[in-house]
Amino acid sequence: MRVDAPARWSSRARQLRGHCVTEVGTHGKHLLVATSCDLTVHCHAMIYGSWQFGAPGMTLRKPQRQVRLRLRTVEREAVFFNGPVMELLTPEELAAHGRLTRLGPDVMSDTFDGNEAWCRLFLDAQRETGDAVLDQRIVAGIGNIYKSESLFLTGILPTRMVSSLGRQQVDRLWNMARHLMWRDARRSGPIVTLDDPLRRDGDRHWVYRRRGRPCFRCGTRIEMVRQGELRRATYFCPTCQV
DNA sequence: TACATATGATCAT
DNA sequence: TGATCCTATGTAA
Repeated sequence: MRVDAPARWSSRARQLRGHCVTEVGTHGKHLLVATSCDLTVHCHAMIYGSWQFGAPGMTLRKPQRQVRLRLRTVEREAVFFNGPVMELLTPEELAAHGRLTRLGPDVMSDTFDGNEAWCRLFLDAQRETGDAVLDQRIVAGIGNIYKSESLFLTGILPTRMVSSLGRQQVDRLWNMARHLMWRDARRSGPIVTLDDPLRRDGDRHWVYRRRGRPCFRCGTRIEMVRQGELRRATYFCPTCQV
């Protein structure tokens, strides 16, 4: 494996040279690439980061100065652009990592633990559901788009208190998020949550960023509310969601 | 051309 | 609560 990385953290990056990727895994929005030299590459794309995959030496779709990491083998190349989190961790650092260790169960994992998610959710039941769904310490992986879309498709009003939810309802919510995310993971490009966007005049979402426009199911105008400390926008249909 | 907003999260105040 | 990281996109002017 060949590694190209900025000179400012070349000390550890140099250790990777000539080693192999042994395992690639994710936990929520975090990507972890384990290598044969015991250093693990940890990436988080936040809003700006993106990946490009292809043959070695492929034409990059962004300027060289935006490259954060470049992993290359004889057959394939993976390039990470602009992600603000890009670090090389020792096993000790990985085990004690502040963000990673606090994450809830990964909603996309085959071994997703609904019991643990339920317990974490009800640690603070006096909280709006839309806010809680985005908390990565409860369940890891759900972002702002999937939050609004999953709540709409399960008919849950985002302003409802967590305490008013039942176990089956919560399980349906996680399952819906998982379904949307896995379906979308098989395609490239922007996030799409509508079944057939071509039939909706190019719309990609049921409610996300559709404030003031008619609900596809009942025609009621979509509304928006800001939730949580970060005032993140949640979109919903006041008729279809109760 | 300028501006607002954003698939996220941390840090300073 | 707001600034910040930083780029892309959509809309207004």
